[in-house]
Amino acid sequence: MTRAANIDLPTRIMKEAERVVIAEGYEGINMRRLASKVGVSATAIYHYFESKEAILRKLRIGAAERLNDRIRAIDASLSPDEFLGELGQRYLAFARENPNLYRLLTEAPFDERAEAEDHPVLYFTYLAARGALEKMAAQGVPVPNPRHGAMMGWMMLHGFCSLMMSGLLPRAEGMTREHLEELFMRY
Amino acid sequence: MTRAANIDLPTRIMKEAERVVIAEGYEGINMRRLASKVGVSATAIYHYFESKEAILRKLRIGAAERLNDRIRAIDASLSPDEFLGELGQRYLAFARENPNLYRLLTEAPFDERAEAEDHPVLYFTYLAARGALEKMAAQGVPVPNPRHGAMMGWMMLHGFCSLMMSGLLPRAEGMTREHLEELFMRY
DNA sequence: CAAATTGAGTTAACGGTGTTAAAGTAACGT
DNA sequence: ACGTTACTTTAACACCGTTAACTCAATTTG
Repeated sequence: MTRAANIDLPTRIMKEAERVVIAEGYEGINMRRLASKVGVSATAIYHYFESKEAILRKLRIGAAERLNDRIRAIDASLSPDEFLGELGQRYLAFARENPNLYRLLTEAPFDERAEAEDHPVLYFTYLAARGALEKMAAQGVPVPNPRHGAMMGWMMLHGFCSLMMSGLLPRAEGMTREHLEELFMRY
Repeated sequence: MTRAANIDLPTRIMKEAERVVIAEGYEGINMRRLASKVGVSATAIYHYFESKEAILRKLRIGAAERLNDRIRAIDASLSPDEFLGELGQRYLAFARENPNLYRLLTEAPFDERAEAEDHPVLYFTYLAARGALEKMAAQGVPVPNPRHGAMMGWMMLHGFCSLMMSGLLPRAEGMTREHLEELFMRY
């Protein structure tokens, strides 16, 4: 065999892995299945990726980038107040639209290496919120503590997403709107 | 073999399983290891438990009971305001002291059966918070919406715990106090 | 009291997992 | 033409959850 132009095997592997994660969650990826789907034997993958973890890690970074891009795309001319509203809405929208990517981002097994690489990526939301709150404080709006406010906002957002994802939040529909209002009107 | 007094094998299995979960997390439990630790062959476990999932399920229910007991033990004569403070503090304390039990409660793999059994158990915190907020509303304190308030409180608590557990919350020390104040002073 | 039944445990095995070692093969530079 | 190199394969290891078939002691039953 070894036709010729398998030049993009790693890309095809990542594409397929992403497809599976999005469709079934990160638990669904499996070296042999991944390989056969891509038309190659399982061990071939190890020429391009150190391990299954490495693939998940790369996928996770990609997912985080996707979320961060959405946040970065928020209109810069918005008031900090409006910015925070947009931020929350986009964060929730991402989690709702890509639950399995969000789960990958927050639940998937970590190794030590992952921590160092991934922290800043998910941390981005926090930093954006904190920036907006600091801007508000500078404008004279009474914000008790931008750092804590941003952390709490993030905690709420993530708490909501996480509980929703685990199915621990039976009927939280209709919450989103009011919750968002109350959430950010206080900071 | 079949000595004689292996009468409490299921108890010994659960005890060991709990020990492992507390020490290493639910990922650490494994039928063969569990069995050998208890001095029995792996298949013997299946005489008492349907599956590994069933063991985790039972463990999860026990952990939830433990958390709920702590919450139930809150002094009933406290004002709703103080009650909420205690509630938050106990919830966080439980998660901090037993991170692996908290993870078992919120992360561990669910099957359909688990959902029906476990929902109400973790839901308890929410219900307690909601009760307190309703009492406050009845006393004339302006509480916008007890249901949403309680949900947000729970979301924040869980968001904090979950982010902390995933290691996504690098330095949140010192947060707890102020966070708690701000968290409940607003409801 | 002997025979049948039951309960609690065993060993062997199946099908699946991530991963490694050794081998093979096609393409390329010399 | 040849050896090097990049890529891919087959075989295998060490696990995993789970099932089937069996053993053996204790208990019930006629």
